[in-house]
Amino acid sequence: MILSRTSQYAVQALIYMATQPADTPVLNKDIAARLGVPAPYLTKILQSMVKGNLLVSFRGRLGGFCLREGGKEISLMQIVQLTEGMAFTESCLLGLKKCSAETACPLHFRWVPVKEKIIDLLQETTLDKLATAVNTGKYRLADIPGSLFGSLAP
Amino acid sequence: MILSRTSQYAVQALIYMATQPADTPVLNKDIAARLGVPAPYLTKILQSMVKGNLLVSFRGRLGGFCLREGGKEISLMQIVQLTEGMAFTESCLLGLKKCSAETACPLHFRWVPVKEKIIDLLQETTLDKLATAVNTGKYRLADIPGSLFGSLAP
DNA sequence: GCATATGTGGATAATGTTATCCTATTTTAG
DNA sequence: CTAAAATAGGATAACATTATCCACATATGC
Repeated sequence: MILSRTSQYAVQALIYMATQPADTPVLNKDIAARLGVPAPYLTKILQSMVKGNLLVSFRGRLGGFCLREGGKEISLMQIVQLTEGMAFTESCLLGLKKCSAETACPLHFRWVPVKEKIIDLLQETTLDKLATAVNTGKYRLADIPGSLFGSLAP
Repeated sequence: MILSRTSQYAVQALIYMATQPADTPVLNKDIAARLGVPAPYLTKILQSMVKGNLLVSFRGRLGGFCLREGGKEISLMQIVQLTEGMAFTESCLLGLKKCSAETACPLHFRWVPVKEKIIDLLQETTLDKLATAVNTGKYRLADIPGSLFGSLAP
């Protein structure tokens, strides 16, 4: 599994938020319902996104979560770094703590270029691009049918 | 984390075995010591490799584990399939159960070519190639110093 | 045969991830 | 001012992965 469940939920949630009007806060429970994700757990994840400055939150009635200013330019890498830490970009396939060009595991030089591809993907893919894709109605964010967005516009 | 700890141990162990003489069984405890891996846990992993026909085992004194006939041609993919199941090759970055060209997540068409690279790497990398690399002494299989092999030849 | 060294298999413990719950605190509507 | 609706934060539970332990079967060397 490339991304932990936590990371998957985080990415799904932020893509969903990017498909919504930017000025009105989105509710945790609405996101959870749309994605079919446990709401209390999602709460924790969104809170960590607030701490990581990817989201802003508003309490009380009419509260909720919004992408931070310019949040559509957030890359998947920024999200994953909050949920998985630095571990991701510097990880060794075999799990060695020290694995670099000098002290390399036997897979190192085969793995590095592939890892680069993954990193490139995460860095160049922004919420903006993904939200646009979702808004075409051709893609779905969750396994539940309700998460196909094309048919939800009034 | 791409591979689970179980998978990492399995791959490390089989690479180590491929660096050893093929005719004499290798001991679980020796592998564990060389790799700095918990021996009782490694036992379970090696047993699953036997069930998956990648290894053969011998009980009693002078017992141990050997690569199966022609085992040097085992690919990393074969190992990982035993430890992680089919999940690996058909996984969606966002964790959707259904994610194919027809019902795709918004990352699907960006992710597929990258996933291909990973799969290619795992399929074309054999124990043979890795053992040869390790035997040059330039690579290490574990974080402990003793796992650098170049200096161990008599 | 006996002692020793090994893998086998089942049960159990420790740890980390995922999920839930409960009590604040904040904000708005009326 | 009060009730309702939302996030915040801490404690706890459920689950999966990782790790350990023990009784057993098997093979070797003496």
